[in-house]
Amino acid sequence: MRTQAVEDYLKVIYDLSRGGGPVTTSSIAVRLSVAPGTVTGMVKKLSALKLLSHESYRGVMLTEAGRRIALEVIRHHRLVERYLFEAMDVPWDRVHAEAEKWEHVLSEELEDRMDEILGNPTTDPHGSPIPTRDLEVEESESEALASLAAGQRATVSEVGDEDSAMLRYFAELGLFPEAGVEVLSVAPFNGPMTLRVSGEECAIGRQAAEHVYVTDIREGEVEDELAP
Amino acid sequence: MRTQAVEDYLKVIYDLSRGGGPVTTSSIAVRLSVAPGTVTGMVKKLSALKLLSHESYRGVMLTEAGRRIALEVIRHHRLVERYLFEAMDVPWDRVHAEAEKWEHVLSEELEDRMDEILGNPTTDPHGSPIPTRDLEVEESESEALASLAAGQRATVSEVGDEDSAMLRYFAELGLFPEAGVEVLSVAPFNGPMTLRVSGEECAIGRQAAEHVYVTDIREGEVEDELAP
DNA sequence: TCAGAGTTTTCGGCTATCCTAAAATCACCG
DNA sequence: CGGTGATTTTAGGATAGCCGAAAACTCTGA
Repeated sequence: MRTQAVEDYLKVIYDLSRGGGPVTTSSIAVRLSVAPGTVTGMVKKLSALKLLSHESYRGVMLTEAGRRIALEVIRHHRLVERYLFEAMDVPWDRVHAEAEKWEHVLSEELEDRMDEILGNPTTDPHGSPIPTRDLEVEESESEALASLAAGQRATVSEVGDEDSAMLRYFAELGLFPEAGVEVLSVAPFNGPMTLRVSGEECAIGRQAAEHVYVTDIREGEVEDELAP
Repeated sequence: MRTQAVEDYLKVIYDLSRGGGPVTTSSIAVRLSVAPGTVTGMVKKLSALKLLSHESYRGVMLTEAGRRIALEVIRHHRLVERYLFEAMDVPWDRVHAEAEKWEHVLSEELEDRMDEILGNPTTDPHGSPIPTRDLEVEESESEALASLAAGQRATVSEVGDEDSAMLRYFAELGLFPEAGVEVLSVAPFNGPMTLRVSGEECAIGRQAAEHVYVTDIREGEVEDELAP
């Protein structure tokens, strides 16, 4: 009763519900690359297993039991990512895809072993927090980079890890966790932003900027510089 | 068309056919803990895929294509075993079970990475040879320990890794690859053998001794010692 | 308020893998 | 040669996931 499919569904539902509010079946379908009807079927099953509650035509919400399983899987995933990156030197943009497969076969014992070898890390290579053994996570108070205004500075806390091409792009720009960014300008009509990242100037589209999260936002001195 | 089940079937068929001659469906069924009829069905499928040939009521034999897949899976399995044992300190008797799950999710890229980290090992922790990247293996010229006679000495080359309780037993006796053994006596009617392993004397049943393979068999001096 | 448009569910069907039980075949022995 | 026990295959059915298309529902805008 805890197949790979079940784990995958719970994981993406957890992820999608981080935005708050119920999760639609279509959003799940998109994330899992599955037909909408398939999701309805699986949701019924998970509901029967009391892993989530489902209001027809409304959406879905994890129960505590479902949340626990989701967090277990996420812990596996992020620990494996960290392990691959740190202990095996797998490139930043590939660890996600590998971890996606490993997360389902990792025994608790080996999980502990990895945790120990890595010295109980708290984040994965993309900056996402690794749930503790007793499944506590503190979701960070981060904003999307896309939501910053010109003149603001911040620190990258996390980057979305689903798209490896995008990750390569972020790496090229120097946008990884801990990096400082300064927003130099923001074009209107959802246009590109220009940034200063570790000395270098660069431009980034709004869509990509949605997948970079920042904390520690503060006003810069750019406005003063621009004043005559 | 290359599901985990397919890989598992090919792997055990390869393993069973090492003894020479065709492989019966029932032996496959036993190894995979599956009903006999299930095996017939899968065998038909693999036969259609030209991964093996099947003569009804006679048995099954891998084709070259089937053998290649089997060897890929076995390479994965044994490399993972070595990695778990050496790089992650997983106990000897547990690596098999973990590897059994990992072998199906290991990418070629990560396989290479492990191979490199380990320095291109040639055997797994139980002494079985790891096929090379281009899938060459030299099956060793080993005999079962059970087939030795009193007075013979030999070197352990390999131990069967399926049963972890048996592996713990072997470890206790000191029977692991490279160890020297001397057969002190062999009881008749398939009775126990007494051995000297690294100085210590011990007894072992014939059934267990079937799962220990030895090479470099030579006559000892025990007979002289026994003479008046 | 009610007609699309868009979303969600239902329905029939497909594949992969497994099972049990009955039928077919084989192998051996008197 | 034929019967009997063991092995193997066939047959009918189950479950888990998936799909496409039709039906049901919701939401929004005039």
